[in-house]
Amino acid sequence: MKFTMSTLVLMTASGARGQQPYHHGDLRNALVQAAVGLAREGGPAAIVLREVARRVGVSPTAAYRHFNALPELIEAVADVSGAALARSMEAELGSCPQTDDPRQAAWDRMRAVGRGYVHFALAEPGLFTTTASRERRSAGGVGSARGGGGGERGASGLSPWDLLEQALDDMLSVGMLAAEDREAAAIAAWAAVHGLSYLLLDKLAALPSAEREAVIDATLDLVGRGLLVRD
Amino acid sequence: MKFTMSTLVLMTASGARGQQPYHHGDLRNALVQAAVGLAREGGPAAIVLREVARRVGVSPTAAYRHFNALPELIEAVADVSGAALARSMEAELGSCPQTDDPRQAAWDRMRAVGRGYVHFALAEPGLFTTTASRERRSAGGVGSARGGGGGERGASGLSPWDLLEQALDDMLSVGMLAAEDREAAAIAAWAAVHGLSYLLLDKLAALPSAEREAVIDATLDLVGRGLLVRD
DNA sequence: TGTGGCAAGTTCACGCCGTCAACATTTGGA
DNA sequence: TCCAAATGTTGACGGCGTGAACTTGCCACA
Repeated sequence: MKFTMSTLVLMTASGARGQQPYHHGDLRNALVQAAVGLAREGGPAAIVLREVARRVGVSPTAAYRHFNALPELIEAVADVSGAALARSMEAELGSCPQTDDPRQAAWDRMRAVGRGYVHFALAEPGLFTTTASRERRSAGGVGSARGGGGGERGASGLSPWDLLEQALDDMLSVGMLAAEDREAAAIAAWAAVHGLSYLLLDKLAALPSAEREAVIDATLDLVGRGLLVRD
Repeated sequence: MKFTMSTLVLMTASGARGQQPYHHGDLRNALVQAAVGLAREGGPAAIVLREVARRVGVSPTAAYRHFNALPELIEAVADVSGAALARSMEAELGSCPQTDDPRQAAWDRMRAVGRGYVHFALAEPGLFTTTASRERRSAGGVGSARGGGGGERGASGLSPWDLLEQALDDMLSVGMLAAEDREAAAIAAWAAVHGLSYLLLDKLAALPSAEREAVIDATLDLVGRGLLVRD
């Protein structure tokens, strides 16, 4: 799974540009795009307002017509990144092996969600850490987490968290997951993929990519096994 | 589990102070202490060199006699924080319920390690995020992760990662964990507690602490169940 | 017992950052 | 047509990390 720049541009860039001076026409999106570029290279800390303005060819303070302050711009980048994460999960869901066994299908989808999450983290660490750092900035507990920020939805209109819950619902409906475990399972599954992403990005960064896939599969298996209804 | 400032001071502060001018006597530790204070309040990003110097009562550039640059000071704070994390895990291990059943004991110790990790993250989010961000800065794969940075060991001389591996060894030796799952189990367990910590800190920050404990226990149970040897 | 060198402080300066206030330019609607 | 709002610019401020050059005090050695 690779995320080309065009993939990201698709969702925000629009509107034809005229000449150059004064009225840009679509400055807000241009700023977000430039900021996304910086975030890809160095995570949220690399989003430097003056550099963003420089890349767009505009004065630094022009950004203040569209964002109250830098964190707001970073937030916008986090939304874009969250949406890209959701699309990564959706993509992996789309390439799920076909099967007639509904239990196997539910299991496959669960793993696909996890793989999409981890793969995005590995493919776009800068964007991943930007979305991941998003929650720490804004308040709002489970509720806001459920719905997603608003801009972080994938093509299906679902946030990463929604996609996870949907996969759990699948498992629930085919009797693989105990109803009383649903809540804890959502948290455990999210924690596992999120933590695994950080582990692979940080402590296991040197791992060859073949081994990496094995680690991902093994971890998803182990954790998934814990979620299954007790026999 | 609470971590008082004195707990943290214990390990770095030392050496009596003379008068004030020019030769401080123990400036390096004083700087680290002040930086720890800032990190506690606002995480690694809150460690501002000039403010650290201000708090110690020294000129900003004095720090450069002891650290090549700011990241090196942050690294030192991360070491202190990692050691505090290890001590939190050790403390929880120490208050493990006594039992004659070795399997139950291994299980309890495994859960204690996880609780110590998560509880530290909740009690000291600033220090936790400082250690957690540590690995992303320095290179070095699994090897360095195994050993720990050097300064991030607890009272027992073990790093957080060491403590986790030790708990897994306990489970292995009483036949609760399949030998071929050891590697994956370590990763899965770490990922789970790390991810859970972030979830509780970020998305579930609003959760009442009573519910929080329930979530922690439920998650550790679910994940732990997945590690167990198949019957 | 000097004394000289070196470690550990200081001051000053530079360029970068985010942000504010005041000003300039475009544009769209009465 | 014209004016008000929206959008961009300039200039300035304080704060940041850091480098260079200077100063102070301690200790090892003659």
